[in-house]
Amino acid sequence: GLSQGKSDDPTMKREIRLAKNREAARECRRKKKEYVKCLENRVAVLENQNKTLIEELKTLKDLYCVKTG
Amino acid sequence: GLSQGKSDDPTMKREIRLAKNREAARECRRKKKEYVKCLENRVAVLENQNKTLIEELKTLKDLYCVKTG
Amino acid sequence: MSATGTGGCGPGPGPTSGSGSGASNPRKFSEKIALHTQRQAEETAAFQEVMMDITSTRLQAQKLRLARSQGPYYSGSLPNVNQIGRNPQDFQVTDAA
Amino acid sequence: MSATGTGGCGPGPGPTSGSGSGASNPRKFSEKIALHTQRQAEETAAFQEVMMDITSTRLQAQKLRLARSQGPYYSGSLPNVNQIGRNPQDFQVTDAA
DNA sequence: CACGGCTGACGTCAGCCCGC
DNA sequence: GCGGGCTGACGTCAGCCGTG
Repeated sequence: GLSQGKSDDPTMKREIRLAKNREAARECRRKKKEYVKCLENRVAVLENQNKTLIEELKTLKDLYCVKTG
Repeated sequence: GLSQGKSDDPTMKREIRLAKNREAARECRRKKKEYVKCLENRVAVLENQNKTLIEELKTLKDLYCVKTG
Repeated sequence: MSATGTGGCGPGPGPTSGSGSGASNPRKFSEKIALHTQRQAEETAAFQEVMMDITSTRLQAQKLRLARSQGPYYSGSLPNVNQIGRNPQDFQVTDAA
Repeated sequence: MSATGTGGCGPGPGPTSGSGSGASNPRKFSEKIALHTQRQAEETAAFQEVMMDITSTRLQAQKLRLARSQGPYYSGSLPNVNQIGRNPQDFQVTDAA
């Protein structure tokens, strides 16, 4: 057909724009979900490191307290 | 009006259900946004604590190294 | 405050009592927020406690070093050498009994 | 790997070069993920480094204590008391020069 | 089992910001 | 200045799961 061979049709332009925005929205939601999972994983890692550091600091503090006392 | 005085009208029931789901969706989005902010704030706090703990561990380790060496 | 009411803590595990992934990974955002807030409070408390302990130890050690440097005074739980031999009784052996 | 390509690090601040809230708080999720991944890698490296240092110090101290307990051998940078007086030269004063 | 509260996922609109 | 990529917010549908 020659009537809408190009994208000059305003309806066609709108549909194309909507289709692009649809796909963009899917990717955006996917990235947002991945970001939230990244945050949760980061919190878990930081939690473990924090716990280990506190225990190590307690041990070293007791050792230092023995040296001085 | 006696025609739709009760909620027997299926159209009315649908609209009521949609209205409830609308408000629920708003509250859900608000809670989700708050949750993400909570995660980001938690990451920041854990970051500062870990940094402080690491520096303190370095200092205490140097002190303990001086005592032994 | 809004989830299951953390203030009361009346009944035990409310929903389903599931031990699987319902406790550490709730579905409701309110419970997630409450859980993270609780953990953050606990970890902050432990962190501040350790830092306070370190500060206290530091001050104690510094005070001890300052006391040792200012004067040759031996003060400790060990038998004080300055007080040995002052009294003649310390030289008398108890083998006479 | 997908955002601005952390592997290359070619040009400096790309977008707008804004020093405000564009660097530590990007709009794109890809940049947020990349930023958090980078920070996590740095902090994990620092954490492991400190833990390695602590382990090394522990092992060194334990080896030192074990060496001191097994034999009455004094080994240090201070003047060794066991080697003082062995040679007669140590008793001769150098005032004759 | 049926019902309802929350949430995941979708498509759409409006808006920001960056590159042209 | 303007078009286009991303994202924030909305309403809607489908589905899970706790509650009666």
